[in-house]
Amino acid sequence: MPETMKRGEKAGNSAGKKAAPRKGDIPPTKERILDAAERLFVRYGYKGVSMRLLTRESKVNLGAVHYHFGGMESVLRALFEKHIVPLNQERHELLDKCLAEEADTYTSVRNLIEAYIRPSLRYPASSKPPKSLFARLQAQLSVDPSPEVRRVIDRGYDEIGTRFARMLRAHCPHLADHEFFWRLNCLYGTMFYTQADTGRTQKIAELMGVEFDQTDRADDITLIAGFLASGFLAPAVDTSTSPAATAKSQSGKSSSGKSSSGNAKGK
Amino acid sequence: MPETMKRGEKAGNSAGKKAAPRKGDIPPTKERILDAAERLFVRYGYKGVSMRLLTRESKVNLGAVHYHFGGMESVLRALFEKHIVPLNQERHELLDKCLAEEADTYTSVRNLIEAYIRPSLRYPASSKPPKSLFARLQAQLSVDPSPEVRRVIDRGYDEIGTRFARMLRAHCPHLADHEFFWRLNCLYGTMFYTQADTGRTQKIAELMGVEFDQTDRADDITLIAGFLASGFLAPAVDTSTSPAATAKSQSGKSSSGKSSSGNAKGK
DNA sequence: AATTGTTTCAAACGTTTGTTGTAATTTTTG
DNA sequence: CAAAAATTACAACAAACGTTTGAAACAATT
Repeated sequence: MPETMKRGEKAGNSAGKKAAPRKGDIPPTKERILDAAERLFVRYGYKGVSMRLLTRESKVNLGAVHYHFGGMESVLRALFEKHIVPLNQERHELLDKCLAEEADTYTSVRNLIEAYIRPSLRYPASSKPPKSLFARLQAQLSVDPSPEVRRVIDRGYDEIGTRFARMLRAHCPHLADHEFFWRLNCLYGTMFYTQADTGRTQKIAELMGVEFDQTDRADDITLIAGFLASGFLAPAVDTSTSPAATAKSQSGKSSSGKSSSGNAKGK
Repeated sequence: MPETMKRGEKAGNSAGKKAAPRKGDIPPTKERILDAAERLFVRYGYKGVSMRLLTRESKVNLGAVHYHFGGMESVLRALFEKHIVPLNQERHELLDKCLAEEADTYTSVRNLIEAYIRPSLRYPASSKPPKSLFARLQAQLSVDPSPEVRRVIDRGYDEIGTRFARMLRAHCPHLADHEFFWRLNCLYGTMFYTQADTGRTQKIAELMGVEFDQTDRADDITLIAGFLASGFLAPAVDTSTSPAATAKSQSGKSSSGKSSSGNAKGK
């Protein structure tokens, strides 16, 4: 099933002459769809939103979605890229800053992690006027198994994710590859789950009779980054591989460490 | 709006005389539905599975689902509880063991965390014969926003989650409530994301030219638990609240300087 | 003013969905 | 073995679904 673009192609702003202006200056139609999609995706899940519900909520005609996009999947992709591009740009800038300044190892790692997770975590979805519903949507998509969603995720995160991982790897020479990537996996989970903002932790806190306010993230991101930094800098648990070795824990061919370099080598 | 049980009620095995035996000894019908549901939910997501797809896959009649359950939501609930009950029982037993044995703080915390996360993480969904598809399903549900799913999650995790949080809290007197629960939130994220088994981390490793095998979890759980334990035992980042205080960090003044801690310094 | 290209609208198409009623079948009970 | 209960099979329904079409409404250019 190769993706058919059908007539959505012509709205793909490929070589369009000029953008579509509106009569008044109040409602641009195409973005009305994306705004409604963002709200509905977060509320009902990507698969839980039908085109009819979407057009009803965004107050556009049923055919408009097919005209401007071409299908539900394209709506998702457009919405995702609309947010992920500036988000990743901010990540890059923050990572650049980390390259500039010098500090002790812990602070460096913490700042590095903070640079990566802050853009997505800055505005919690549970705030009173939900500032970034997209963060929650992203968290849902991050565990979605369907290939179309995975492709969207991959395309949005491969580049920035690799750069971040490389920079972080340089600060973790005490870890074998296997353990480093497991810890990186933990970092991803922490970030996405925090974005998801499910309220589970808050529920647990309530059951324990403790008040726990998650709505103000400004300083809390530092706490999370600190937690993760301590985890990364902790001594290796895995003792079956020498710290400098690149092989995984399973016994095997790697009789001698092939590279003692602290950071990951390119292919 | 109120959940209607309709005729599914009579199959609710409330005070059933005896289970329904089958002619031969090969296929029990009711479980065939649950088995297929498990496979399909994981593959297409909960919302992505229609009754007709479910009945087609499980090779039962279309009406059978309504007869034995009463709707899709009840299928999900039945499937969830079928797995979560023995899983949580194992968690309880492992936590009991932690109460018995004595060790240094780090080892205690790591064992505690390991006891909580191991049951769900033991069998990765990406193994060759997928041992526990349920783990992946659980991860998807953990970020699902719909109220019906949240109710299922809450009911399955409130009790064990509270017990675990209490036990872990006792080992973290150096943390204020606010910071403790943030770190607990990180733990949840790590657990669920690892369960989700999205392959993202593996993808990043590939892009960096490193082989990363996630399929053998037997020892790797200890690595994850070690990571998390180090995070929990790390000194508090938030210095605006005294370690023993229960107030959250909201108080405005930072006059005393949040940089007092030796390793944690603000930007 | 006429023309052109883009956007919006209303209506309809054919499918698929969840659900239900009823008959056929099997299993258990008396 | 017959009656009763439980389960399965089949057909049908209204509602909702994605998609398509053609005409009307619009902005800008000629």
